[in-house]
Amino acid sequence: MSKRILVTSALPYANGPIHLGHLAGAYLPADLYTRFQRLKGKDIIHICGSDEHGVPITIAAEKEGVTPWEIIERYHTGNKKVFERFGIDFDFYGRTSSETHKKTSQEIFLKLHEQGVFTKKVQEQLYDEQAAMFLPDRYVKGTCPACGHPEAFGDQCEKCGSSLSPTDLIDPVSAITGNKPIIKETEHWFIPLGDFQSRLTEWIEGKKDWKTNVIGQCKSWLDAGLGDRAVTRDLNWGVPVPLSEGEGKVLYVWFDAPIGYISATKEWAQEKGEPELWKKYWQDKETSLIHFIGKDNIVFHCIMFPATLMQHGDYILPENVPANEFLNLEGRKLSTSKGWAVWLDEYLDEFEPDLLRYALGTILPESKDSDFSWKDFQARVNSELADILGNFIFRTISFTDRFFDGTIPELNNPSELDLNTLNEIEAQKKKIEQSYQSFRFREAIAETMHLARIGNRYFTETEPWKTRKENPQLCGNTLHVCLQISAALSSLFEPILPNKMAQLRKQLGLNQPVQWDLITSNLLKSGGNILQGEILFEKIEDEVVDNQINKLKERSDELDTATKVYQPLKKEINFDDFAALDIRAGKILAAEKLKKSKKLLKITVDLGFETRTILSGIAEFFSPDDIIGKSVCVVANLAPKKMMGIESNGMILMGEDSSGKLHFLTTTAEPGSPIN
RNA sequence: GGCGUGGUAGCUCAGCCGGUAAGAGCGUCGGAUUCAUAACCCGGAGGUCGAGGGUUCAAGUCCCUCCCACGCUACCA
Repeated sequence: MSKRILVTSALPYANGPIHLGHLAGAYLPADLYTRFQRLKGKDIIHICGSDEHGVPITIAAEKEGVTPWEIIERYHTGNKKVFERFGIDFDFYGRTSSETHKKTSQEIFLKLHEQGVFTKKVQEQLYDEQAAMFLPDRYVKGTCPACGHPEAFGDQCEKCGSSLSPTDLIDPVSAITGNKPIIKETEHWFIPLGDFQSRLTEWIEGKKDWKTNVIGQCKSWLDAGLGDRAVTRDLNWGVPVPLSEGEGKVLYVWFDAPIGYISATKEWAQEKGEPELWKKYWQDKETSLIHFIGKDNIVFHCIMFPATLMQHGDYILPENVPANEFLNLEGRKLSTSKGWAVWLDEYLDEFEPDLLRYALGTILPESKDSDFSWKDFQARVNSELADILGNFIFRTISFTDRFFDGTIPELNNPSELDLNTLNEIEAQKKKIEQSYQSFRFREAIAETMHLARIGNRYFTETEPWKTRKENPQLCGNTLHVCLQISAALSSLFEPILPNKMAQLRKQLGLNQPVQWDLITSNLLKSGGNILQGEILFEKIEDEVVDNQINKLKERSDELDTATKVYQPLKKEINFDDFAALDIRAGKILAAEKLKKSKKLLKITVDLGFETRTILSGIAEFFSPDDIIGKSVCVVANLAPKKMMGIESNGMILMGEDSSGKLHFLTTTAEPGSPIN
């Protein structure tokens, strides 16, 4: 193990608040790991911050009619605060809008530029003359060529999900001025990731202890072959390209965001009064760099950022990237736009942080997607925190208080069971430790809870309520052992339940959590005093979680009806425009699934006067057998288009319902009949 | 369609390189108990380890095919 550890967790994007999915993906595991290693006495820092550049933030700002600054200011301060409330213990929470970040990113860009790694390429891009700016894909609106939705964005149509490029749009307009954009050439810097292919492959193949899902994803990218990746954009929101010919351009957000980890570390060092200290964490081979992220970030942290660091030369590479999968909510995918999410600030307004730290910790999506449900949350709190842990502590402390005047009894002439049970403390400690060190946090939590189970079993087996009268010394031994277990738990549970364990230590007369290596079966001195027990974990009533579930459903329903907008009518056309369409009745003679496509069916249609081949994106809804023989309506004078190597001659008309399902327009007219 | 990851008791999941591992927690049923937040403790039931083939003396554990979920990727005239 290295001398010191640098932990980073994914920089949350500053255009929205934090929800449970974020926590489960990166921040909670990162915090558990950091708190554990800190107890171990490791030199470790946990760095994070807000990612404040990129197009979505400028879009959010426009939507609200405010400046991007207002957006990032709101979410940066909000998110920073909510992390604090939840007990995510960052050493520094920075932001990519800082001056330090600007300098750091520019330095790194320049260094690579001087090394001559970047290639420059000219591209054609849409340009808004009135606004005098190039339009990012998201800033171009127009009619979706696939479904006809008039408000499609240049990168994607939100109606049908098509991914588009801005030049695909019919009648594109600038989202800023509403003008029709022109096509203009622009020049950008690219990092030729292909040149890093072998180095990256070799590096990743050496990572035997990485999670299979992470390795798999990386290999998938590497096997596919890496291409050039733009590191600059035409935009006015971001880190300016520090070159004279780069005027009006900024660094691509995915180039500068990971550098945010470095800049935040620099700011941390400055704040500590040791401005050079950051180098120890970023440039010393004795440091282990660990990135905590969600699976959507793997390519950036395992391919792009390492390539940048490799090329730069002064930096260490990540030792591990324990990316998590996704968290579902009540059996459905999280969706902020559909209102299907639990926001952290709302949670904290009603519940204590430790309950969620535990409940979420036991279901972290470490190896596959997992599901958070309020019923499960309730069960974890009630039957594990309250019944197992809380009850063990409470029965121990209250028994001591009632029958031993709150004095810790001595251990006299211990039985084999007493000694074996005491030994379990260090045995469990070792297991827990190994789990943490291999990033198996669920296991770590379960093993920690297991010690409380051991305590309960021992308590019941030794029956102190009987020995109290028959043999007080045996009774004292039992309580001594149980109190020692409680004391050990107050440190072993520290990474997971920091607030509750501080409360417990107070009851036991302990101040600080004990350093991990000093956790023994002898943390309490016989003769010492404990305070009267107070209940650590209250149970959660059915009604309380039912309310949460209802709240979730109501919000989702509301948003559902609120967003159920009928497509606005397209602009009026005259009769000639309509007459230009030649729609004909046709009969489907044959249909087959296109081998390499998920959506396309290759359909042969009889139009009476001729037989045509038409490709149609309906394979997800209809199987070929279902549609043969159907009499459909066909746009017959549509220009041919080649897709997947096959030419399509026309379009089969479909109705699309609100769920996105497709329905045929059928006709009883014979093939070839005009439809007017 | 290609690539990646996963599909193990009602639920959430462990099971590394094939050989006493078919397991844990929750839930359920039964028993015991009263120090304790109707908690704790003990025991039972429950799985042809996604489906079908194959390799092997021996397969959740290796190979092939297929099905399902999630992610990345191409594709909706």
